[in-house]
Amino acid sequence: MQLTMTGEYALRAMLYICSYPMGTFFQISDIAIKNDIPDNFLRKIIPRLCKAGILRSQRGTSGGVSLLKHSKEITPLHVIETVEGEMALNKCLIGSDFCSKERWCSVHILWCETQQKIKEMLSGKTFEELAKTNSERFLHFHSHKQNNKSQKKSKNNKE
Amino acid sequence: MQLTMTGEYALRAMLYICSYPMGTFFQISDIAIKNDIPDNFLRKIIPRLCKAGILRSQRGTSGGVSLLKHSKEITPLHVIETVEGEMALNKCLIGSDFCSKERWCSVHILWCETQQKIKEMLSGKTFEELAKTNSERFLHFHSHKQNNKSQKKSKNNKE
DNA sequence: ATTAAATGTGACAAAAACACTCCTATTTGG
DNA sequence: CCAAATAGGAGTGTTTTTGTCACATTTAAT
Repeated sequence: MQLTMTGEYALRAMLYICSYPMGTFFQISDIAIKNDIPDNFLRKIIPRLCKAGILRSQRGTSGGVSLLKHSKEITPLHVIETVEGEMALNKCLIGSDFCSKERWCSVHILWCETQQKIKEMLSGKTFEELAKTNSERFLHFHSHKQNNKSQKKSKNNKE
Repeated sequence: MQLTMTGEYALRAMLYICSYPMGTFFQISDIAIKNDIPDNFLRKIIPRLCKAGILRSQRGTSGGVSLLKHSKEITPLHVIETVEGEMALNKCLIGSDFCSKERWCSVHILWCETQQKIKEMLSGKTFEELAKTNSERFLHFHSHKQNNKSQKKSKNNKE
């Protein structure tokens, strides 16, 4: 009944990325270090976010990743389901043959309603809002890294 | 992000038990067969419900289990947390050192709110209601077994 | 062209969780 | 004492999780 580390890391990475201006490029190893994520593991997660159109990646020297979709259009649910697959509270909600028709029951209905509510809540805030709230509270926290980043931004911000 | 089979089986068993009058005794093997639960597995789950005061068990010949708490006082959340431990959507909600204070973040708050909502929903209906709804829809389903049960009930209903 | 620096990806592996099974108590009515 | 029921610890095979590693690919700069 828990998010896996894959989802957790994806959320951390997205919150980090979204706390900088759109267009800023990041190296995966930088994201990993700043957010306590195993570098090699993050390298398996980021490409999924790229394929989903959330991030864009650039290979080669001075490459990296940056936001493709605007943070106001990205929600936690979106990120979680991108990296972990569709969320399902109970196996019988996946649509398999786990639940026989005979056992379609009142508890099943409760699961459906609960799951629906969760999805609403996890898609009720955008990363723009989340990142804003976060940086308002901790604007001192990454402040010294902003300089590095703006320098890098000017180098890579070519489109 | 899913209920385990332990929780699923516990819910099935409770829904089954609560669809009969309070005081009715059931053998574990009977519950297992009627609800597609591996017998040996259910034997590891039932004792937890007994220790939590939800069920009562009777050893020895013509023993079994029956409701101890009234079904109107039992909720799905109660059953799930009894057999699976406290529900936590994210490791950082367990209270461990998973989440550093520095990373207390806006996503964390969203987790808290979502988890709270889930708990509200899963404790918003009692098994009395759930069993009633269920039997109204499928009162034909276990009807032929009611006879067996009432026979057994008269034998064991000694308190 | 070469090279260095970045991401992409498939294979592999250790560890943990899950979903049981098995065996041996222990209790209880007859 | 025996048969029938639950109690519970130990063990086991499978799957999932959480990575690691090696190698391939792409790209900018020299």
